[in-house]
Amino acid sequence: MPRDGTATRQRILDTAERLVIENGYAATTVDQVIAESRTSKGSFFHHFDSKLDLARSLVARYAAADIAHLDDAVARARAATDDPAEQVIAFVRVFEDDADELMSAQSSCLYVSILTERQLADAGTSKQIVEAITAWRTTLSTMLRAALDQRRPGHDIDTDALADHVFVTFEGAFLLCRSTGDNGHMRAQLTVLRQLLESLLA
Amino acid sequence: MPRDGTATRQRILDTAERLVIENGYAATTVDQVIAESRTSKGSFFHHFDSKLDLARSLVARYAAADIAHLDDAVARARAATDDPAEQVIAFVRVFEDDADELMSAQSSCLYVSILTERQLADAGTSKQIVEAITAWRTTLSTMLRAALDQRRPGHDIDTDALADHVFVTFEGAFLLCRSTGDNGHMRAQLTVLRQLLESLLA
DNA sequence: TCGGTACCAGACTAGTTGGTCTGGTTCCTA
DNA sequence: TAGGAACCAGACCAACTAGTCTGGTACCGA
Repeated sequence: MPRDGTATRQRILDTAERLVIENGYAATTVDQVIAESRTSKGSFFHHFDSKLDLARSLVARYAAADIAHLDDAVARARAATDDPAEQVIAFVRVFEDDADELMSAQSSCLYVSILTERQLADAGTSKQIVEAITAWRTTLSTMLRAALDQRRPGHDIDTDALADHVFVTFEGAFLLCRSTGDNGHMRAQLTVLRQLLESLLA
Repeated sequence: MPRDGTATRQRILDTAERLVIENGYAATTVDQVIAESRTSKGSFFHHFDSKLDLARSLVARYAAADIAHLDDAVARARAATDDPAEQVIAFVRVFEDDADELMSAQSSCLYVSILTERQLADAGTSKQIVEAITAWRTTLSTMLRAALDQRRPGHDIDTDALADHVFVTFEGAFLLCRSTGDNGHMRAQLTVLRQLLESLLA
């Protein structure tokens, strides 16, 4: 029997993330996480002080991956073209192309589950979510401002809000997929978002 | 002591709706609903067979109000102008103008809470949510098709997906408001949505 | 006036939940 | 090779949860 603490911890986090996204945080029991990650109560509470501590670790890991995903997409968009407006479109295309495999990997976003349970939002977990949202806003707002200044000088658009709209589209699309179980909505929504941005930056 | 069953039932529903939107379904206990609606266990289980039955009643009422809200906005948009494209913009403006009071009445959407808890989504509650989403899609898709055929003949836009994008913007904006507690995001997102549609239907 | 029905109150219960505790195993270091 | 630290197993517990049951009150038709 090997003793590898970090492996067990990761297994717990993976299982918990899946269950929380699937059923929500309150509906996910510690016993369930233990059973499905093939470990024990002693092990669980060795790695996490409480269920709330698990939630915080979960969000921290998820938000870090989310920001990494963002940075990667921005890098790819910048590598594709030097034109600011085309970079914006390329950015959306990165996610549009990956939409199907994204949805097969996770049927929804952890943020949704965490934010709907106020007990968590008040308990320090929301801070990291806000940081991730801010990262998206800051990065995209800059890109959008450059693109709009070039294509639509003198526009009256709030680039922060437009940047948020990308994030909003993701979260809303996750919900839409969830309602019918049809994951195809994610790609369709990203396509629509791109077409809207194309008409704005034409 | 007056005996008015329907009044008590409504009070329970009002309280439960507030609590579920605020804390989520699983995190909302029957005892809590009873306490805050100033009634008793006997009364609660007289009006509702189970907690799940409450959830179903809650969604039914909410979805009906949602569709009524939609129909009202469409009627107002049609009264404002005969031009299809201008109707679309007027429709969004109805919600844009009412955004602040909408957010003060409810800090989030019941759909989000219900959809994140899979136990409910599988238990017949999602059917009514899907019906409401379909109503939005059908109504708006028709409006959008007329507008696009006029302003952008030969376009390649999926009007169903574009119609869904309006719904998606609402749900995503609710989430965004929730993350920071800043309800101003709702109006900002609706403004951005309108500006994007204006550029598309210019 | 009487009996049935809708409505309501609150004690009670069986099952579940997060969390604790004791004991044991592996590994690292001195 | 001894002993401490990290890791893990699972019995156990106190608190809580949805739902039941018994008893009682207002109303309505006969």
